[in-house]
Amino acid sequence: MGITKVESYNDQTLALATIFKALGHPARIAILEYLAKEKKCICGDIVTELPLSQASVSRHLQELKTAGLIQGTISGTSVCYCINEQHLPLIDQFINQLYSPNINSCCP
Amino acid sequence: MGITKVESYNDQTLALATIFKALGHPARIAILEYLAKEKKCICGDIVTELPLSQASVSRHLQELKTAGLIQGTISGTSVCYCINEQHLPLIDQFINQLYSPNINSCCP
DNA sequence: TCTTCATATCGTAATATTGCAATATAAAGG
DNA sequence: CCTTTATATTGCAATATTACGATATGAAGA
Repeated sequence: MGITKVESYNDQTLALATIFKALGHPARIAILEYLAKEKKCICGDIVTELPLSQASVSRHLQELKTAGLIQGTISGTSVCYCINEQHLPLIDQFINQLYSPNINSCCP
Repeated sequence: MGITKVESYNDQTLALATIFKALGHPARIAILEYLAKEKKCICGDIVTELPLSQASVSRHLQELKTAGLIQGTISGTSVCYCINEQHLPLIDQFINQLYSPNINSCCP
């Protein structure tokens, strides 16, 4: 259906899924990699870095912002974007919990 | 369109997006949380843990498997699932690269 | 062999996502 | 006020995802 039974999951699970969903597109990964690489706020030239139209890039930026992964600040005619680190520990914590010591008792 | 310009991105970016996309649904997060909580291979009772039909759970398990996040082994009548840690370092590395020391020079 | 149990796959309907062109908005400079 | 520049939003069309019922498969036991 493309519809998800959101009410059946707890808040933490939903929050993680929302963040990962926002990360689940190469254009958005590329945007974050670019922001990380530059190690500063990027005002403007994100569109030229990507093989997408300005409209599409704007949509991806909006999704990243909605997911809380980046923040944008208006700066004159342009907008400055940078990574929002706030939710990164949640991801770290989730991934680290997937490393289990006594796994593989039956899966080769 | 729902179609992605896959050929425009490098392999690492695409690999990350694929993994994150598989993580971008609460049912699949819940499955992984359950596998992690039990700290062992789960043979069978995953369906009863989730508010979804057996058919839907099977599909989600398949997606996690395709993304390389879990592995399944046939064990008599049932199938044993466990977490596949292989790609977790890639995620860790990506997330950690998002922490930047000298950010926020213009974003408050 | 027939039945049962566990899981996978298929078919379908509802909804979501992606991308672009066109358009809107909003600030800055003439 | 008009134009330019930068970004956002809207309105499609194409495609993808999600969910479920129905059905298939495949192993184990009666």
